[in-house]
Amino acid sequence: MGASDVRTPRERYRAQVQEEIKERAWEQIATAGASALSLNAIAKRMGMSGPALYRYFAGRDELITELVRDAYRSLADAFQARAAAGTDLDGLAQALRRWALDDPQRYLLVYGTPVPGYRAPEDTTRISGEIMAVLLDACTAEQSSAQQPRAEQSSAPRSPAGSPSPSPFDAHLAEHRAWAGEHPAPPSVLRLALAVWTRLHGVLSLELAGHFTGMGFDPAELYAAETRSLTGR
Amino acid sequence: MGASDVRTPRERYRAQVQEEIKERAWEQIATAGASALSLNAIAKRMGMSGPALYRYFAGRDELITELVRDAYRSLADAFQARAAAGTDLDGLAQALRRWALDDPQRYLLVYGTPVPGYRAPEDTTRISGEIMAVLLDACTAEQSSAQQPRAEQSSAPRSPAGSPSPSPFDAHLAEHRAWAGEHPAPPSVLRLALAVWTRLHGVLSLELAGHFTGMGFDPAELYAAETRSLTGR
DNA sequence: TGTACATCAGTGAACGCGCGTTCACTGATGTAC
DNA sequence: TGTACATCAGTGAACGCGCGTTCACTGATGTAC
Repeated sequence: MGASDVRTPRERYRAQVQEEIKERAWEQIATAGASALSLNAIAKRMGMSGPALYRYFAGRDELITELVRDAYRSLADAFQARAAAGTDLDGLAQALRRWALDDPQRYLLVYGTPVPGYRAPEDTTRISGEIMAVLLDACTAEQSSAQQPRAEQSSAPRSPAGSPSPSPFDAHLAEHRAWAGEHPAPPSVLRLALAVWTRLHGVLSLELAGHFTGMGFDPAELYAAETRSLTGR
Repeated sequence: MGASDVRTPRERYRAQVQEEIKERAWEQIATAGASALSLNAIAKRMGMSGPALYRYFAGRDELITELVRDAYRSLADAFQARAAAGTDLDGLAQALRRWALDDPQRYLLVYGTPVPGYRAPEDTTRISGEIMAVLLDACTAEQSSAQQPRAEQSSAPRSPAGSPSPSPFDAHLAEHRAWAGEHPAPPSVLRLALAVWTRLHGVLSLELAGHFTGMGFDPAELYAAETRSLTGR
């Protein structure tokens, strides 16, 4: 409520239609991929004529931009919600996987092969900064907890998580940490965050692209194993 | 030579044109992505009329199929060539990265977001089996060498490479190893191979998709760091 | 070596399709007096 | 409460475009006698 109470019926209707356009757009992306997104096809599915959509979006590119923005926002929200319930890396990894499987094309629109002629809007970098901040928090917590006695329980090696054994890459990151923004994480945490990102994406993207189908093993188990390689638990 | 000497001039010409069509197709994929591949556009660039291409390919789908097949074949060749010069995992990782950067769209056509309506031909599974076999060989060699004294030199932890410390995932792989074919690799090696594949792909695909641009660090350093996490060196 | 025939690469016209986008318009919904 | 006007969602026709694909045809190249 609040601001939405002030909206006139017309404004509410407008927002509603705009939302339905996006929903149909996602449906279409889910079946034919992002590059096949067509305003006319969306309009037809809504029982409207093509030009009607121009009341809501300046054109195809603006619609895609909006979808990309929403996708980023959605992931940032999911991350922040999970972080509020505890900043453990394991929980975050599970939240990511759930978010990805919940709508594979949404994940691929953000992290998959880029749409040919399309350029991401600027403010997505701000949102992806939020996502990175949550990840860095979790990595910081993970690393400090990994130095506690509990970590000695198993012979399982714990890197790049665990104790910050200095790596050659750390020196590089110490001098190229602009992407971490104001976050005070040390290089070993930055390194862990990048490993989390790339390893989980590696499993997820291959799974979503169908590269594991027919191989027999359970992708969820592989994902769990890779998560373990990061948390050392 | 050999078989090519028997070819009539017409056959040689035919093969030559067919090759040029593919080259133009790759050029087009490189600029606009695989889903924008157009027979007419290729023909125009070759100074031919559209229908002429139907003398060489039954249609758009067959052309894409051929490109996918060639891409797989090319990677398998690169892997086998590298393996012939030594089966070290590190060299294989470098070969993969070189192959990917050499033509990003070729990598993405194989391992990126799948082309919407397209289904890969059957024989690609055979070729990807060859690729996996080379990887499994390298992982086998890596793991046995990691058990040698040399591995003790540094405090760097070596998992999932290094000594086959049994993981929960190993039990799963022991029962789902059909994808490894006849290869006699133990579960710990299978696990290492999957980690190699997914970790390197994680870095490469995000790099090729441009997700590291503007972050400041050097993707090659990250790639090297992830390779180290696998070889434990 | 020369002629008759077969092969086959490539053309141009045509089909039907869907696309993004513009434009002038109708008609319903809201607002001001 | 009723009338005059402004706002704005949606339509239908139209523009130009490129796509994949088919078809009947031309003309050059190769083959058989």
